[in-house]
Amino acid sequence: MATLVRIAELNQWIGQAVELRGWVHGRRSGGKIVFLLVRDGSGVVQCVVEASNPDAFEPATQIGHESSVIVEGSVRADPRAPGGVELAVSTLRVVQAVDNYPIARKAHGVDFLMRHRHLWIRSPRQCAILRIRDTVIRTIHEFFAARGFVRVDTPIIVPGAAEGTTTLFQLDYFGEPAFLTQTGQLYLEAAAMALGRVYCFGPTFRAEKSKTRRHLTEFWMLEPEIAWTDLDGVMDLAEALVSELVARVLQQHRSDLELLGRDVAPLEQVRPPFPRITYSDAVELLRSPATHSRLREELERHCAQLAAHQRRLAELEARWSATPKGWVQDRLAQEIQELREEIAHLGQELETRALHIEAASSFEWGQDLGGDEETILARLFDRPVMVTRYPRAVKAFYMKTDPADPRVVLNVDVLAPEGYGEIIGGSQREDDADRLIERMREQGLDPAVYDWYIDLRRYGTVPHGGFGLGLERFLAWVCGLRHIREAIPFPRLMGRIYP
RNA sequence: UCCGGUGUAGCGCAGUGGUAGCGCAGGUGACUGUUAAUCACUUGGUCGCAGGUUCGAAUCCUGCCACCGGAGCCA
Repeated sequence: MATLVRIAELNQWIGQAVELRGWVHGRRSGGKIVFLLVRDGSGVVQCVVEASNPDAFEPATQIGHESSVIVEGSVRADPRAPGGVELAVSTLRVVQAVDNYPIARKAHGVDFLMRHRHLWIRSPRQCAILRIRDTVIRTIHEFFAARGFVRVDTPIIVPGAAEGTTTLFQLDYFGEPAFLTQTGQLYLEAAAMALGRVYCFGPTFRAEKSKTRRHLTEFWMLEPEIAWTDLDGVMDLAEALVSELVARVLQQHRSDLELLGRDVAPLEQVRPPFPRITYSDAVELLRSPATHSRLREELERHCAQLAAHQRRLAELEARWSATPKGWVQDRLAQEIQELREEIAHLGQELETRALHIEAASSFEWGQDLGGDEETILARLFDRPVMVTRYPRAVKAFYMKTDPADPRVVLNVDVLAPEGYGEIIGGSQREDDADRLIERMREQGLDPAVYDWYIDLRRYGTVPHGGFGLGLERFLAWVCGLRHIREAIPFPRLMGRIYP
């Protein structure tokens, strides 16, 4: 009786008989020999079935992708096998033979893949992302446990909004209006006054009608909240967390990152200290001639890149005409199309880039930083940049006004490099009841609704603060994903709730 | 909500007014070391839907629907 082994551990079993349970990921045949690629969730291995073993050979020539199988055989090292190890099959038991598995190892469109997300997650790339996601989540819990934080689960059904109700999903709660939470923060502040250092980590919901590569309607957010701290304390924590998460992914997922095609060089730069600038610094940067010459240099680099793309396009088109029909030519056609899109995109960007430089130079203090401004700022640094002290008017009511400059609040946004945008938003909280109420009125909110929250400032108020980290945005950055939808097993997007 | 794009076989695409095509997948056969194997043969279509223009529409026009990307908003 062979031992049941997972494929990831197969190289420890060379020369021995083992049993694998998994799914057929690919099949190639050559007359009197069949190569089955079998995956079991831990890895993929080539299983060799020879015609001299007809009981195994007959079914092996028939079964399709994703058939479930139990194989026994002996493990051997072979340089011809992908991964260097293969299984010489002695018995093959087909648990279910599959015909016409919808997802092949080839190009598919976004819509098709999203409608088959329940099957798409079996693909190597999706598995790699989900493994990294698991490591990030696990590391988050370890990070906070090691620092004496208590995990507190905040409610998902809430009576009102933290920042206005327009972007919330509404429910009928026994005849009363209720909403799906968009943040656990207010409840977390209550918990911080009980336990000192707390965090929550769960799904949050936004009904924003955003159809972009950065938005989900349901996403997971990590929110720590600390009593007896100030803005610097919040920033130190955010910096330590991001650095540790990136380091852990680099340490444990080299092969996954490689599979994803992620350039790890920018990630290796992610070590403390992160640059810390104020919003006013950021405005100066946006307006400064030095930044503009940098942006113009970048513009020239983009022009050069565009020219290079066009040369490559010509070369690909020439190769396409010279290639016989078949999947190789098909793949070329696909590359050509992607390149054309890239060229169109670059061309469009070049047109608007000059405008952006103009817009940046005329950026007025008091405006909120938009996506373009954030991208420009993030490009000026080689690691995440922390931008603090935004104008009070563009930020939430619970953020503490800076005693040194009442025009601004003690907040921080952490911008990821490489154009991935804001991954963390946090602040020191307003800890004075009267000023909090004043801020609510300023923003047209009814203090009576938040009476319990104001209580926290009436009974032993202390300086405190915290932040929120969007898990999927963080993963999109670390994994180098084009779209956030790949960072969560079953994405919820505007107009998409199946499967 | 606004702007732009796409909709042709199960999947990826070509087809700009005159007989509906290619590749992959599926099926049949050949091949004892394949790496998305290869080769031969082969099944498969209400050209998103509804109107209109025309002798004739996948192709032109109008409306609608679906999806994608971006803006606003945000993590």
